Amino acid sequence: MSTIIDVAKLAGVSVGTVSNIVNNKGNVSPQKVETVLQAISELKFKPSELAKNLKRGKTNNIALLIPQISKPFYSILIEGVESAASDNNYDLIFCRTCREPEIEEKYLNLLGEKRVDGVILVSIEIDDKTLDIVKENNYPVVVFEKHESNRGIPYVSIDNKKGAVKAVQYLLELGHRDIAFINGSTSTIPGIQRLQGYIEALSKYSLPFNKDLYFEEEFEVQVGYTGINGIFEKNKVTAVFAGSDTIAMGVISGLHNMGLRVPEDVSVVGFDDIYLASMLNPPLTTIKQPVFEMGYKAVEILAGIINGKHDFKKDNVFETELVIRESCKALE
Amino acid sequence: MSTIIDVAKLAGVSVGTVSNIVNNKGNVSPQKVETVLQAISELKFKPSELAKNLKRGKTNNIALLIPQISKPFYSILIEGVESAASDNNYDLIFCRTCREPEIEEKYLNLLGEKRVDGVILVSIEIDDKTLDIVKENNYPVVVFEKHESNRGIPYVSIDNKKGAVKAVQYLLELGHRDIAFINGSTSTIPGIQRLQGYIEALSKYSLPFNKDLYFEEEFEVQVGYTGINGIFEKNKVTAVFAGSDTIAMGVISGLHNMGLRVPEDVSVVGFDDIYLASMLNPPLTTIKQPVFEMGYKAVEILAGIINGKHDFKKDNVFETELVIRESCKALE
DNA sequence: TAATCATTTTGAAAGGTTTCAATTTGGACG
DNA sequence: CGTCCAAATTGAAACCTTTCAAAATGATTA
Repeated sequence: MSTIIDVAKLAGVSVGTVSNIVNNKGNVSPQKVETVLQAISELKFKPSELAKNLKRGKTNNIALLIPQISKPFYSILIEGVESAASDNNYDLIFCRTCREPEIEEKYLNLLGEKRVDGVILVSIEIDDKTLDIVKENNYPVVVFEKHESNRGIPYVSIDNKKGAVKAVQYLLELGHRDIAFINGSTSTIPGIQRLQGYIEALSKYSLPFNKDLYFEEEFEVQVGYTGINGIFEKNKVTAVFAGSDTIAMGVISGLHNMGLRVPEDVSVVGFDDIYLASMLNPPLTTIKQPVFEMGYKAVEILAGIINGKHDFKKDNVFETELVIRESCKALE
Repeated sequence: MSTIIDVAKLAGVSVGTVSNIVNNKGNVSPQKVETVLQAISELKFKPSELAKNLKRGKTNNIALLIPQISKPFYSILIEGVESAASDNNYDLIFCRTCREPEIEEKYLNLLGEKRVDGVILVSIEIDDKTLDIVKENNYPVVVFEKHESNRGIPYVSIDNKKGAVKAVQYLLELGHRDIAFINGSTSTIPGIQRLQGYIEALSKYSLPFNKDLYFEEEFEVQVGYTGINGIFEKNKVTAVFAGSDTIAMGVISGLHNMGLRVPEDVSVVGFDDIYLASMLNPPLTTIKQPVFEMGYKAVEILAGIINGKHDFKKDNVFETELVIRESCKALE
């Protein structure tokens, strides 16, 4: 590999001049440009980003700390983040945190070690201590989800509670009263907030929260499947609100397995609007989160912070939307 | 930010000594270790990876060049790659190529600029010219899929043709003779090879290739949906082989829409065994690719190459497996 | 011709490590 | 007390850029 020094020697000029030419700094005579460009192509010179990075104190890398990769919800989020990173000339480093604070902390060190210029932290834990470290070091970080105490750190999120209200209210308006809720863990922000929304919507119709109709575990397909089985054993239910589309898939699968039809026998509403939702059988009615846009926005804010902007919004709450497809039916 | 020089000054020793201590190089007296460690924690010193990188000429980053992120198939592949990267102490840089050679080429430059130590290239084009650049520069790269000419570059893949034979043969053994095939594009390696497999399996039963029962476009849900509609308009079909599970989802959705039941009226086999396959309605019979393992293996090979190993296998072909679930039924 | 000024070019410092040959230290031994 | 040796420590070079004050160049003007 040839260096800028090799080029300078071959072209018979100083390193400074080569640098100026490579970076279009101007104040160089045309004939020098000529010879230098010649030398560059002859030696196949490519400036070492390593050296540049050290000089500038920047890498143009940002890191995405995310619990998982292969869930449909995260996949889209990743696409949004990737798009924005690419549009803003950043390379994206990928870190799977498995929802473990120690791993989050470890990867946050990428910032301390100057391997990345900023971090997008997707953290769904109710009160993630990792945020303390961010605050302490004043790291350039944008967080996904609104935490109990967000410590002044900018975040991107939806109003989960409001979204859940929309879903359940829709079922109520269709005449359903026996509405089960199969949720992800309430030790996560979406979990707890969606539960609050479920309860709030019921109470608007003067219905109590019936814990026999509620099941929570993780945002996984299997949870929908086992959850619905447990609830149907002992209860009469005409509709199910699933805490995520993934859970909804399990629910539908479980219902079919019990010989029940959706929506003829049971109505199902999901949450997220993953890209497969419209292709499910039946196409799933769900609450749409603008995940791609949220991921995109998060990076835009981060880029601003890195470049010393100070006028960015700290609270970035996106709107949800009820997408009506074919998995719900009015109760006669 | 404090540097190793600050630490050296505060501890009253030379930079070399601090470096030795930080990197556990030995030959240091215990009391120096003591004072230096003290100074390090006092100054909150963290070695700059930027400087290390420059010195070593390495970044400990590898790049994953991949057409898309949010498809279930790629998601799992990514998980495998991520796992192996993490296990081998590499950070993973993510590059979405959208299947465009120019973008692939652009990202390959990360290697020239020394931003990454190696590249995993997921390229499904039949003859990707990008491989020339890899060859020319002798870049450390591992490719996903076996290309027409792989130019001696190590790759990871399955035998797509053999997999397709397994799928179609299974349908034939169940008594089906009118088997449609809805495929991804034959300008891709999986597309062309799976078509070859379909034809080969049919010919084993002395059945001709009937182009009325064949439809190809992209590996997308919608393609399954529209493809199946087109074929059923004019033909009698008792079974469908889908070029991917994603296509299979569209097929099932389309069949349901026509009032046909799976598997009672039509049998469906997919390809890939994405993680949702078992939760579909009905659970999907499909050809399993060990994608996670393949991604993992690719990184292991790459790490070997980067570290100067020369005894790695260039051809890494993985076995496929027919996973029987509930989407197929014997023809009476 | 000499002085002035704008333009071009230079060369060295800085960025923060690691490495390694050379030097210092301190204990053991004669 | 002087030698010798292993162990500990040092300091400068190297990694490859960018930056910028200073120097060189060359054209213009008095």
